[in-house]
Amino acid sequence: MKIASFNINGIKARINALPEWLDEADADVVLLQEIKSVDEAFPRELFEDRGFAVETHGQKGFNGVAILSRLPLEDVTRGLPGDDADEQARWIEATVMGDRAVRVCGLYLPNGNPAPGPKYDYKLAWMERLHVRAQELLMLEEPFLMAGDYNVIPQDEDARKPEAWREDALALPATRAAFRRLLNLGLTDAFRARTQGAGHYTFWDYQAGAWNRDNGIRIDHFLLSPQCADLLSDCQIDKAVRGREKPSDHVPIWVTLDV
DNA sequence: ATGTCTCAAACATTGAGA
Repeated sequence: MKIASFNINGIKARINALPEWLDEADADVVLLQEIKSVDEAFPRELFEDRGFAVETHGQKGFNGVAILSRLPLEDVTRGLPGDDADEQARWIEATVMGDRAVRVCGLYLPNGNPAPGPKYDYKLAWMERLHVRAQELLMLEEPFLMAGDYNVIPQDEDARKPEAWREDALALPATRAAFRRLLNLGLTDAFRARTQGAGHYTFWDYQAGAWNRDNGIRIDHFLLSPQCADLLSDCQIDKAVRGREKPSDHVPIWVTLDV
């Protein structure tokens, strides 16, 4: 089973680039972030025509997540539990019914800049809610994964220029500590389970020639439960997608599971 | 400090968010 995650930075702007990647990626499940669309405006036929079930959790203008799946989906839920007043569309869950059921969570974690400030407070509170949700799912002792745009640079080796991110919400010590707390629950960073060392990124800013200078950061992650990590076969970043026509500022990352 | 892109407002340009 191949499961991919892709922050597309607007479904309307990626109406050509997304299907082009989708047709060659041959993924069974795709988690999308920043669809920047309400549910009614999402071009679901584009994906249904390719054999995908489509589940969206959108909002007007910003954020928004979705799941595309060639396998049946069950028990779809929208919104990260823990704050009924939170109206931002950043979380969607579903169970993928393959030979073995896998719970998949698609997430778009808050950016948090400028830090300090209310946006950073919201980010840290959201990460605390994520921790609680991970604990709940771990108690089931079944395969699950949480994947998407974490807006977290876990370590200095995950940035081309770590010094430039020292004061940024994506790399502040409290951000990294909150991410480590998730790992310390027993979750596996799928990319780091397969590949070590510097120079592996999933995001390059549109500004200042970041792509041409390979000035990137690794902020899109797959975290796997122990039962899911047992099934991990591969994890790769589709870096070349960033160099194409009208790209997103993120590229897809994917795992294959032996199931 | 910022050379870009996307979206919504309202129909050109600006502000917000990233």
